[in-house]
Amino acid sequence: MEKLGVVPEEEGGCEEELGAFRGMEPTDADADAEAAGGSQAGRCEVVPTGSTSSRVIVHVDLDCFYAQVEMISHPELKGKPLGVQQKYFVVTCNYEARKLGVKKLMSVRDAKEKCPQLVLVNGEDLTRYRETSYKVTELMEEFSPLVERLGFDENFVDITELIEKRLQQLQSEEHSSVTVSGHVYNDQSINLHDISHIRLLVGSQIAAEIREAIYNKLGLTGCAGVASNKLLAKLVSGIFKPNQQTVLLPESCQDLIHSLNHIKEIPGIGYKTSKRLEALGISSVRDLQTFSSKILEKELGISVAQRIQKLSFGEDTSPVTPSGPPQSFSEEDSFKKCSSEDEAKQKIAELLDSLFNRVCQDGRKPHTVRLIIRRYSSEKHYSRESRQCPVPSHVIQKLGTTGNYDVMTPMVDILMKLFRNMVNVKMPFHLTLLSVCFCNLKAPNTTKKGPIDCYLTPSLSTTSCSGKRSFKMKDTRTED
DNA sequence: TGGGGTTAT
DNA sequence: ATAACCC
Repeated sequence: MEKLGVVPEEEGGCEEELGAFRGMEPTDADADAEAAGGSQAGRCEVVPTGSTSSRVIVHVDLDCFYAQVEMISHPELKGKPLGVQQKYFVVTCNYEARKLGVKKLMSVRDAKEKCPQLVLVNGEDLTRYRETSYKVTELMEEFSPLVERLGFDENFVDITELIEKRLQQLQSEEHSSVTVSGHVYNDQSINLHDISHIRLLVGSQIAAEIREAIYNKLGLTGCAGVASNKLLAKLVSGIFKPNQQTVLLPESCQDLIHSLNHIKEIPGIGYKTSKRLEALGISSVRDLQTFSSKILEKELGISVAQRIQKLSFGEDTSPVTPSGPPQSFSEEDSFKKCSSEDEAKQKIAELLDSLFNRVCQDGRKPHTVRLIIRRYSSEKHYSRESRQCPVPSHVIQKLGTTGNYDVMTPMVDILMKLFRNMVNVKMPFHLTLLSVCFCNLKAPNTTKKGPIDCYLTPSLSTTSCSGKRSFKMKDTRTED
């Protein structure tokens, strides 16, 4: 039945369908499914591919990523305790430093106190981290196009189809010779007669191949977790920590989720939600599992309530959504104090300059620009304000064609208007952060005009900027 | 806490 | 435009 791709009504075959249409090649299973259900009678739906509703997901988490990138750039630092500094904080550090008591996001003061020999490098410019990060994602995309980024150092990949292909090459007697790569969570014993175990073991081998490729081609080490959904893959990847991998077999799922000491450790339950849950007397995973669904829905809204309660059981039907090229580019700078318009203008110009270079290399054109500020406030945790507006079309067209010089002034002017819209410059102010974001990115030269368009735009594209443009451009025109 | 990102409302 | 989430 699984091979036929017939989905019973009970479990969500829905997002399997999404995954199937997300651009995979047809397989033999598709042909079988069509043959079996082609005339589509009855209440069963025929799914084109990925027929079993059980997926295999790998989560890859690079070890102290920024520190690794720095050690590759500066090999003389290898073996020394190394921290990466942004402003007054050590945002990450290598394992040498961790052994000596340095923790992530520790203040430089505390870190130096704990570990006077600590070497610090400045990591405020993310360029090399970002570039390396995308190389990792692109490498993983060679295994399957279904790769989703999470920050700069984590990726999910759905390898369900790859596993099906490999299993089809094996005779069923050969299943008993499949072995695991890396650790098995809980040291659970493997049942070679259980097809779900076999699939996860093949998944562990693919995870090892992915980690090997990342190491051989980029020199980076990391952890991997293999499981039946993103939540579990992510949780299990952290079990054995530097440079190791772990597979979760279904029988140990509840052990894994109950190994968490607090609901805040469930990815998807953040600071705010955990505080609200705590106010309801919910602090452990089991508290959340057994709490009244109705009350939870009334408290948090049906969407959040249902999602996080499923998470508490280790259930996560969210698909691995291919990230593709970024949706936005931003640059920010934080500081103790900015209290004059000229000071702000200067900082905004610096942020813009970096952004122009990035946007230019990408090749797409931002149609929206946003200015974000953070005001000084003694206690009032986190609050940013923003204003956005369209990028004028004459600026869009100049972007990436020459140096940034003639786009700089008009963009600074626009951003200063946004600035004055948020900040009353006739009154004293105190800002601690400025950020500029380009978003609403579109493929270039897609206006809604017809063939006449090329006469209207003197597209003198003697680009001084050679980006890679490896993503696919939108095929035809879109509205503005 | 830094310098980024995403999606939902 | 903001709020929540992720790293």
